[in-house]
Amino acid sequence: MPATLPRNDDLAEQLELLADLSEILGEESFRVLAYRRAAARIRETPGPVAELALAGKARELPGIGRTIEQKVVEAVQEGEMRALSKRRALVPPGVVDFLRLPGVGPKTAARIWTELGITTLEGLEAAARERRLRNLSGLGPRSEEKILAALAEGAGRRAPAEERALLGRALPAVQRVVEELAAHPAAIAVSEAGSVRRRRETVRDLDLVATSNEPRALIAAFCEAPWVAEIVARGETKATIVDHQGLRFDLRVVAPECFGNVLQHFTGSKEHNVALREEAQRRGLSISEYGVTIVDTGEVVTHASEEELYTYLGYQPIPPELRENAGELEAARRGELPALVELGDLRGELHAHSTWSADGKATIEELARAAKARGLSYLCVTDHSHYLRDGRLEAQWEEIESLEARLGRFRVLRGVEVNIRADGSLDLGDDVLSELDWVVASLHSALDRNPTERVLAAMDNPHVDCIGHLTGRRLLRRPGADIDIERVVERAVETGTALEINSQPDRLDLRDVHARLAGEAGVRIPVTSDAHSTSALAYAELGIAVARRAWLTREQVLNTRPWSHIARPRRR
DNA sequence: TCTAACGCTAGATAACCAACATGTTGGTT
Repeated sequence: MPATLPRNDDLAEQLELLADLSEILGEESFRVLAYRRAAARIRETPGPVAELALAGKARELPGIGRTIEQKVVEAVQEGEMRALSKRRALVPPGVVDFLRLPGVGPKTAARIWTELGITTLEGLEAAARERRLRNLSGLGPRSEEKILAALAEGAGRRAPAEERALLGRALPAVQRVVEELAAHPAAIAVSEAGSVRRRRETVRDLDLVATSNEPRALIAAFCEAPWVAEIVARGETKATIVDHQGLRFDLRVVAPECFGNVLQHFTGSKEHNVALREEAQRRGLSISEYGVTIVDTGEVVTHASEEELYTYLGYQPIPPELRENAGELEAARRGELPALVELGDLRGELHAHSTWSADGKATIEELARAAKARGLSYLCVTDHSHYLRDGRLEAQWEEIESLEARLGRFRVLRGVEVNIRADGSLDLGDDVLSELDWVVASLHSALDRNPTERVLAAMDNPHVDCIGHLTGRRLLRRPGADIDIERVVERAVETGTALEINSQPDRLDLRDVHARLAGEAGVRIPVTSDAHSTSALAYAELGIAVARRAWLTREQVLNTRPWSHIARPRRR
């Protein structure tokens, strides 16, 4: 058996390839569906599925049964699932790449291979150039052109990198557009929808749903707004535009009586909707974006709001952030949804950088006043440790002390963000750490060198209060350290160490599924901005979104408490 | 292939548009 277990994304890739090959071979579509669902489930599981499978526990995950669990075990023991090896031997390797070309699905890919004998992208390109593809019924000149254009852009060789935007960039843009459309006289109600409404960490298209008695006027206002750079599509009731930032907006205008149905449909997620509809099917109801059909009678019931729709179906209204088919439907059925934490619940900031850090843009006083203006009652200054050597830490404490008198009822706390070195040691000594109110320890470099062990070592230091941005990922740029989240959570509980949700738009680290795991285990979780300027304190909204996606309540988020309930006795 | 129901079997989300070509593909949640 190999020393290292395959990662969840390796397993998911094998299942996805198995699904593609099975589809090309014309196997049962539901088996293909099952492979794809299992792949998605494995990708979203925080702990190592390979380990679960070895223990016979992978089948406890929804969508994974005896057979797929066995395939995972094979992947562990033999490197590859047997079903996959078998099908790979049947289909030339290049044929799978055809699926990523526009206009080519499994049936067409199979026919290109079996009827034209083409098995590589190069061969396909030559055939398209020589106008031989059009000999295949179902393909014509347009298809040849599109395939050539896609090949010229390098499609097929790798899945095209989706153009995604950070939530931190998309959210303010969407909120602005919603506000603008809502103010239009033709608008009755306007709402964000889609993944941005669910507060996914990155988003692609930005969905909007509106009701109006004059759809045309609202569509016109949308398409002719000054911030629109390009109108991609414009119809009677829907339109797609791209703004000057390159963000793509979809607007749908519908009648008020079915606003709830449409909004629910377009908020998704797809997985949530599938599960919702499957369950409804069992009870004789058919759900679509147009309403709920009672199958026996054919009667269609519509809902003006999502609350009415969920209530009609027998659920508590489900907050958009939870709609990922991750247990929310079952909980809502039982009436056991958590009361999710809100931005207004935050009482203090536990991770912020001032001009004492080279990259900080605001003084401690500016940060403190901005935090106070946001309704907070304390701010912990956590500048980087390496800027605070040689007596500068003591100098900073003097500044904090002189400041407190001027700020009135607001506390500024002495903190630091220490670096966890490659060998797991911290870059400040215990003598200094023991003097501080709050110590954040973070990985900043050598993310591939034993990251889990280093984090565990940092947590074992009694002076460390919190681990900063656990994996060190930068969204859309680098994946972050491969941290064993379950071991870290376990140690965090044992040692009482907090794990922050860092709200920087490109971090959001802990990520949602990790934060949920930590929350369930009882870890103390602060939502922090990691601000380097006064305006960046507002990033807390993004961290709260992650916390909500992690099912966290106010009680589970540490800095919803006053400082007196957080502070640990210090040996001063 | 999974799940729920009950030992083998049924059902698997829904509905639209659009393109290219006359059904398949792709895109949307």
